[in-house]
Amino acid sequence: MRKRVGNKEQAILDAAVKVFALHGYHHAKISTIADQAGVATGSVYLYYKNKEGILLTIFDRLWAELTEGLRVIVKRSDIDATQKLDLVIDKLFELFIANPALASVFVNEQQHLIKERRGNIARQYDDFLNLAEEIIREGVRENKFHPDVDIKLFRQFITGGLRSVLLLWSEKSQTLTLHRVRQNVKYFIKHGLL
Amino acid sequence: MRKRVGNKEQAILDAAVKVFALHGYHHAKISTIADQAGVATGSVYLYYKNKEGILLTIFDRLWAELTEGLRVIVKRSDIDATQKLDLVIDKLFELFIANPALASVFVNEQQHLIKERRGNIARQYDDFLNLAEEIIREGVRENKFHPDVDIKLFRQFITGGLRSVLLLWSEKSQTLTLHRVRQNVKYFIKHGLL
DNA sequence: ACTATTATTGAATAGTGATTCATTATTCCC
DNA sequence: GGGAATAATGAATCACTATTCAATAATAGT
Repeated sequence: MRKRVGNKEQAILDAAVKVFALHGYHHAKISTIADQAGVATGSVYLYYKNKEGILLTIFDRLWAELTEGLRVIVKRSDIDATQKLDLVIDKLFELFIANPALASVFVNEQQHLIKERRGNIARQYDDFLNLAEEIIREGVRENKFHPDVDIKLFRQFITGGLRSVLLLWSEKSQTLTLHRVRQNVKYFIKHGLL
Repeated sequence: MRKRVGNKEQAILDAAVKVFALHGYHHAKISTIADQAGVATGSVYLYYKNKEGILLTIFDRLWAELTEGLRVIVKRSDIDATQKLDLVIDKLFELFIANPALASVFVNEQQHLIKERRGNIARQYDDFLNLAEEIIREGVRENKFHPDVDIKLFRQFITGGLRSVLLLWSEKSQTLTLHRVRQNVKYFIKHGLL
């Protein structure tokens, strides 16, 4: 017998995030990912079905973590919808502090996965959006948020804006502190430009 | 001699927008685009250098139109920054009314073009953002907009949110009138959620 | 009607890189 | 130390499709 030494599965996943972020999914080569992970090209296929499988795993774990975090926040009864919204944003930003490359992959590479409903990405994405919707609905019910907003549109607008801002940050994290970004985003969402 | 009959260049461009929107740039085949345009595969190369050339042309024209429209709006002295912001949003939405597929391509396919600074997409994009920035700056100067916002962040947040909302609309234009989307977006940007 | 010129075609080619698999290496157990 | 048993390798294969180009078609001028 021979024991598997080190965590190659995780090493490959980490390498893939970096390489996908740098070159984009379609231009990323399996051989580059393997190099970066310190394994042979063929070894990648011992741990993942294929290239798309790697991307699916990245998003599976990401959404699982985000959705779980959001679920906990939504359940809380000690804070109101406004504070919940703040916490969601904190959660999102925290996840990307340690790993800016993940933000880039998150923003750029999931469109076609969702459109083609690969894996259960689409379901997890729906879950997340529905949970986010609950918070907004709660805020409207308690007269904390403006009642005329179209919830689905607002939800879409916020997530799109957040993704875009995260991307900017992931590319220029030297000059832009995440703290500053987060403060601004919270303000925009609540008060708008006026 | 032989005359070129019809506008094949435009036909190919229109076909490409549809096919890119449907399958995404990387999964779109030249042969499919040619079929859709009613020409032979090889003919595509009489009008465009290569596949990327088609995408570059799509974005060149799109950004040229958007930037030109924005330039005119920024120059106007008969309206204030708030009204200018409304007009920009109108402009953006109008452009996609006739062509929802274009919205999908616009949202999904330009990240790598900008990152790699292909063609002059990146320059035109910068121009557009800078013009948008001018409007916000003007609003702040005239005390119409809140003075503490980070202009670059806000600009990024708005454009990301807009893109995301446009994408939703382009996919569900049956159930979601553009008018409704536009009204909501204008409201969000100015007043936020509270 | 013929010829020159340019437009168009689409099957053949070529480049790329994902995936496979025969071979080799490592570890465990006796 | 030897032999299972499994892990890992990486060069060869395969699949896909962008691009090319020799052949053909269409038009204009004479």
